[in-house]
Amino acid sequence: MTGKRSAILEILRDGGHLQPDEIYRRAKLQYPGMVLATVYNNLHALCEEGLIRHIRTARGADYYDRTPTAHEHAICAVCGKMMDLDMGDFGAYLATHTALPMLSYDFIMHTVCEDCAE
Amino acid sequence: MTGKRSAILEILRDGGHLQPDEIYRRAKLQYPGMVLATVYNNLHALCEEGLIRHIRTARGADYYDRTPTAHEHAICAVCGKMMDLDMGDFGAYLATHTALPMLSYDFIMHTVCEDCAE
DNA sequence: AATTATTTTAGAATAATTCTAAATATAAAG
DNA sequence: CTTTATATTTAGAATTATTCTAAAATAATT
Repeated sequence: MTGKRSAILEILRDGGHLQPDEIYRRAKLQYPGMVLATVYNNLHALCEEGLIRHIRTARGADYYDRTPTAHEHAICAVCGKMMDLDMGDFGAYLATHTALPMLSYDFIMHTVCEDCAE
Repeated sequence: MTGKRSAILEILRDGGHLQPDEIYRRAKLQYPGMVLATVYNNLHALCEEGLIRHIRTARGADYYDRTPTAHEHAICAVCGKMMDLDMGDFGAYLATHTALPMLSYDFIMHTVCEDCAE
């Protein structure tokens, strides 16, 4: 865990759900020599260590999530902000409704966030 | 609805869940002059008309789905094949577990398909 | 301190998709 | 039918997001 890697992890823990370019922008404030490839390298490494999670959505760049355990997401169709959802015991519901083995799942609800709802 | 557009629609109806390059490959058998941009143009047009649906997954190129109405998907982590899932009254479950307005949702379960399970 | 392994950098490369402008085809109006 | 307007198709360049490569820098180990 190098200084840059933990800085990237901290940025994500602070931001919740961020895209690589935003993480890069923030990381450069601390490390002006930071490069986008380093952000990607470390996001990959952190995913492999199970500390963060990688999410692809219906549009634009990927998101990274500070919370690696299974949960659901909502994304604002207006501003692109991603939020966590708590959908109860979703895993249990799923288990009773599928026959195929479930390795993992991605659930993303498209919504309009409170800020954009005005 | 031009000849090329309906050919692309037919290819997708035949294939179920296909990626643009595979649609392109099949379309060229009928229309040797077919070009990838035309495939994309028509997939976009067909989406706007509500005849098909666009799905992005955790890896690789996008999929297009012959069925535009809300339903769930499974994708094989080995071969990439996409399948429809019937998860019961999923919409009703969702409605009781979220507060934010639901415009639409994407549910993709990662699995190993029967062919790859051996 | 020397060796080994890992990380970082710069920049090129890749993959998927979109854009642009000209050419073509289709549909609508006279 | 012919002209005019509209939409589609093409070829290729451009864009976006991401990954790869090889060298340089940094960190860890002996």
